[in-house]
Amino acid sequence: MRPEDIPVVRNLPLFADMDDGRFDELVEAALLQTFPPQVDLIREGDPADFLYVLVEGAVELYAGHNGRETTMAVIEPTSAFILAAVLNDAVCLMSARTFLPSRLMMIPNQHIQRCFAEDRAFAAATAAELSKAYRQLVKQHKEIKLRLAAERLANYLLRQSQARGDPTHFKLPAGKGTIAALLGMTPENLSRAFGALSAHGVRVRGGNIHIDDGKKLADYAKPTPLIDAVEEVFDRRGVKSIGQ
Amino acid sequence: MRPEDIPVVRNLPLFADMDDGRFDELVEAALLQTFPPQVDLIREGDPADFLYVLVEGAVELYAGHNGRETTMAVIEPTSAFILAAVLNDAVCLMSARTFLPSRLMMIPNQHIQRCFAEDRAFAAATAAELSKAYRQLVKQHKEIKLRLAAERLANYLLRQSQARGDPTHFKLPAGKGTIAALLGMTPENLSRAFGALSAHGVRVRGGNIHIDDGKKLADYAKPTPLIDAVEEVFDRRGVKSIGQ
DNA sequence: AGCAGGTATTGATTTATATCAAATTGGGGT
DNA sequence: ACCCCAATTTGATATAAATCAATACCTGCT
Repeated sequence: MRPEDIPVVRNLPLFADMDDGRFDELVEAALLQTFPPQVDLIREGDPADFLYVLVEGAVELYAGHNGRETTMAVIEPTSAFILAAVLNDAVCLMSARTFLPSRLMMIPNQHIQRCFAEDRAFAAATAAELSKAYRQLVKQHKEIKLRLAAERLANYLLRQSQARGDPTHFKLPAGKGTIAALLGMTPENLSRAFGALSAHGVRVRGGNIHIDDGKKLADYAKPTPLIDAVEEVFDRRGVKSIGQ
Repeated sequence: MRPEDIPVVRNLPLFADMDDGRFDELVEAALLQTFPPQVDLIREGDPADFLYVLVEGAVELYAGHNGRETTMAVIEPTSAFILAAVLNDAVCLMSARTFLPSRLMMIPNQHIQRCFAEDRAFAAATAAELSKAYRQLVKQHKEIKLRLAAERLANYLLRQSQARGDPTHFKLPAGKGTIAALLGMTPENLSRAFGALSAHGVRVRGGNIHIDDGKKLADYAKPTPLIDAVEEVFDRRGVKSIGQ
């Protein structure tokens, strides 16, 4: 439990506009815990007892059914997850596990619900967060229905190269098995997709990706903001801020 | 423009808790329009100028990219759509077209945003609506990643047979081409999937579906609430209400 | 009732992706 | 630096789904 984590959480769009007093109550009630990699935090089907805020590390959201399993999202700091389930007082639709050593703030269900009911600013921020998440998911859904596996990979690489600093070189945020599942394919198919992209200037060494020529890759990938743009959090009080 | 439509909209969870005065303002500012089938209401990429409320008829949400096109949702009365885009003051991620003669209430962007900013109850209802939509989409996304085409169809039929009155017989809410796109397959593949399901007691004549034995079909479909349950709207003031 | 045009089905084929089975690689721990 | 284990790659094959092409079927219209 580190005091230096608190301001980071405080500055998340979700909490930024709350009363000081109320935020302190949340922190008071919250658990701040550290987990090793590969720990299951949530199992789909379980009630959403806490809102989770990932402060450090990395978490995978995944889901399974009838012998199959797939990755739904890779969460990186600092961001909250399973907000919708907590608000709905419903069962989680996704499981979550750490895949790096991770520090999380866990805020009990009832406290979030009370804040939502009593704090105007928090209710507004909640709607903003949910609409961001919704639009992000619309994009993911469009991508899987409208693009082939190799195209999904190509666009994923372009998005990563934007999101991380250097557009020519970056490291995959998770193992290739996880990336494959996130993009809706098998690890074998991901390998071959990487093979296909070498013709478009993508070089891979382990988890390190090098993109020779972003323009050439984009020629193949055909990115569009309607699928590939990062969602922004709206903020009634002024300028939009870039999301997570 | 029909006065008898107003109370129906008023009773939607999204508007039910608003001030009377404020709701009247919305109605005042709104357009109530009737459209023939196959009219494009929204084109993806355009700014979200209105919140749409479908009062009668049916609307298809769809998206296209790079020569391909797919159906994202089929909207039936009474429900609102593109709420997230309107709140975010963002571009629409999906197109919309009527596919039946339809009556819609169109509420200008700025009015929704002002209500959101000024009316606590509306902000709360908005968050509820968004979290419902989000969870619904999580389920759709899980379905397409975790189930084969014929399984998706089987479960879709089971869901429809629940949602409409009679569990043994109902009518498809849209043409088979649209259903196919909604379920992420081609019309040809849908035909064959129907063929495969005849072995599990599904009989098709045109748009009419007859299910001999729901249990037998479920045996094959393996439905799970974590994908197939209808999302409920939460309501801080008491019992949950069944969604659209 | 008959006709026309779009919609749906059926069949043949190709393409995309998954699966199965080795072989290879690479990274963490000692 | 070495070893071991797990992750990844590669190859061969099977399955799922899309595409192409032709036929059959509705449905709305006259």
